[in-house]
Amino acid sequence: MKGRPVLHTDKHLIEKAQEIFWKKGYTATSVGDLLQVTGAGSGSFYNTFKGGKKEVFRKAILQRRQAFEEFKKVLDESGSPLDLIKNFFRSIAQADEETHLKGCIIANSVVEMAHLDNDLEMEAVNILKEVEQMFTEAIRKAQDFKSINNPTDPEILGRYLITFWCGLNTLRRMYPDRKTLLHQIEMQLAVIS
Amino acid sequence: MKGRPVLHTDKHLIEKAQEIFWKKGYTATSVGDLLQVTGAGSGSFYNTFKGGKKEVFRKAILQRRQAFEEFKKVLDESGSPLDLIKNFFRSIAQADEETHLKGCIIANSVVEMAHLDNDLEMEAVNILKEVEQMFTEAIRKAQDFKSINNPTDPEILGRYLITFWCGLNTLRRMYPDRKTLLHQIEMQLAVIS
DNA sequence: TTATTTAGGGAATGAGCAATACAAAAAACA
DNA sequence: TGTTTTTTGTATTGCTCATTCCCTAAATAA
Repeated sequence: MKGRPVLHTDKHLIEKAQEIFWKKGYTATSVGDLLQVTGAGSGSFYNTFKGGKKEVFRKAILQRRQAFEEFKKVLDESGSPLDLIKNFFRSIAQADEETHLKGCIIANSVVEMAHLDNDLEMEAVNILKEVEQMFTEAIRKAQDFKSINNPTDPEILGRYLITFWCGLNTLRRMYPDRKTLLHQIEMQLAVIS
Repeated sequence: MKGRPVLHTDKHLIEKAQEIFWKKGYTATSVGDLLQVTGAGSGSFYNTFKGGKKEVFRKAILQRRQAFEEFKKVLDESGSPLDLIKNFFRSIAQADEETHLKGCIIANSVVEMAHLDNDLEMEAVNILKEVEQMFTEAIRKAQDFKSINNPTDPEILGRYLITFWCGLNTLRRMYPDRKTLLHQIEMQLAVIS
């Protein structure tokens, strides 16, 4: 193949972009920030992403969706997916303060994009709905295997869990404290057992 | 008193500012937006608010805090404050789509300010903690009067409610739909009865 | 009436922004 | 070696932003 070889790959750019978008959000992240953190010049940047900042953001959250898909695969092969989900929630309590402040990039995006960009909001909302569906399936399975006693419709409980996830996204900023969070997580998980 | 009389009062400016901050968030709202919506020129604006955009935002969310304080007063005079709180949650389901998209300006601010402005984040977090405390007190009262059976520590249940409030802030954007929301709200409220 | 004081409106400023233009660099090909 | 193709880095564009400056308007006090 002819031409100067690519120095900054899409994947590398998106990964670095994701980090800073996660930390600062969409609006507060400037293209200058992206160039600085990736080391690319604006030539390479716009050559790689014709859609500019918005395209990178979309790809950054789609990469996060990919990470979720892989978690889901592990779940599908597990005998008790709900236990993995519960442990995932518990693991949130162990994060450091910086991570608590960052929160969930998807949940953050739903809030930020509400009146900024309808397309990107839908993108984020759909990812949350996929996560919700994963919760719902895991709960249905647990009910079938009688490993939980709560007889409530799994759709309601799945929606309960995604609501908790989004609420936790703010709670961990209010109380970036291991003990408080773990206590609260256990209480909320106890509802579906 | 000497001098030209005030045309644009603080209160009027803050009220109008609150509306647009609520809709668009801090970063996405420009001072130009504020001038346009208030009808004031930049001269009056900076004459009234030496601290510029940031000062207006602080005052806008403090005005929201005031509205909350008044709700709390009604609660304090009520025999069953928890019922009022529950009905407040239920009333959220009745809002129109535009209102769902706006969500709670305080919860939104906690997310936006996390890596943007520490002072303003603390301001918002503190308001959420006050709301949480109101929840806690109402639950304690309900337990004392034996109007609910759940024996869990009221602090945990108060924190459960504020977590739900923040989660609902995103859920209503995912499902800006009366039936879905009401269903979910009832399920979550049933936990503390 | 005139001086004084305060607010208002809008132009001007300077910084930062997203995006483009363009020429040099680095590879493949003939 | 010289041509073609693609990426890269930088300079530049045109725009928007928050804020300041300054002159005018509108009131009171002397």
